[in-house]
Amino acid sequence: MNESKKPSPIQSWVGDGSKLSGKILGEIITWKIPRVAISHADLITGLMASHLDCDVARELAPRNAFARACSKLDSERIIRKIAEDNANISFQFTREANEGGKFHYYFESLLFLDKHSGNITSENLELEQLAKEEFGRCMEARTANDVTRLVQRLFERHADLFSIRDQGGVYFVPEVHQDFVAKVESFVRNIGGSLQRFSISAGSPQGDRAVQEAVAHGLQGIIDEHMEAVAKFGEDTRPDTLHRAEEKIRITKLKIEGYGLYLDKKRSDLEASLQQASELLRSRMSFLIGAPSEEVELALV
DNA sequence: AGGGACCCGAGTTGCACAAA
DNA sequence: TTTGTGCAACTCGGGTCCCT
Repeated sequence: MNESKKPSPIQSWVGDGSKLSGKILGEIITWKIPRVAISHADLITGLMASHLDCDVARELAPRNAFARACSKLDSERIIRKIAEDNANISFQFTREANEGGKFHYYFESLLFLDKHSGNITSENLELEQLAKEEFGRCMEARTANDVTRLVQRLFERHADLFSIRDQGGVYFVPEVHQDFVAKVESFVRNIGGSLQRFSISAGSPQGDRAVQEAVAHGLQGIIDEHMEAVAKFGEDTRPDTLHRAEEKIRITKLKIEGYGLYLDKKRSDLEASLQQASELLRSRMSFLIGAPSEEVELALV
């Protein structure tokens, strides 16, 4: 547990808050993912070519790929899970037919999925073959939905996205992440999509205010999440969870410092709010550990 | 032809649930 | 507990149909 001695990677994400290079505050970005399904292999290739973290594109678990396959197979039939253990899941396929204005249902077959290998078996060989083909396609294909989440995960792990629109889809990215945005742009273009970048210069009252509000709103959201999570801690909360909460508050503090120039007067509000979150965590830890609050060490705020 | 209403599909998000 | 995924809901844009 000597992590605290290591320099935190977050420092390099957010800078030291003392200056912005040039007069660029950051960029507004928005992306569009191609409609056609992209193979998992192509995603990995694209991530590697853009020097991005390949861990964000994991393989689908067989059960999830099978669920996707079922959605392709369920026209004219109903598919229901009937049993599950550690190794297998069994499904019943029931054919639905509209006969004379009424729906009739006919048992088709049982189908068994091995949760680890993805092997599919059924007494109905035709159905088994159909399910295997669709399952194989779903194991490999990634939808636009998958890729959007992947891009968001990349930013979550390596930079920051501040939503500037309640419905999402358009984000402000601080200037310090320009190089990372360029990598993501290269990745999105490699897989056939597009990523638009609009630089925001410092100095215009509207631009400065919009950036300040976006960053402050995003950071306040993170603090609110901390508060909500800490409030739920109970006697069954494990020590490592408490330490993770500590770490999250520390990272948020660094972000507030690092993005200080964007925040201006809102910085003190955020610091006060984070202080509250920190005190709440301290009191919860004190209660759960059974030690006086002042003895609960928090190198936070 | 132009405009409005409606429908449909794609993209995104929040929530719930299962696996690790 | 955290992380990843599916589902449902929502928004938006494009297409179609109907009315003026």
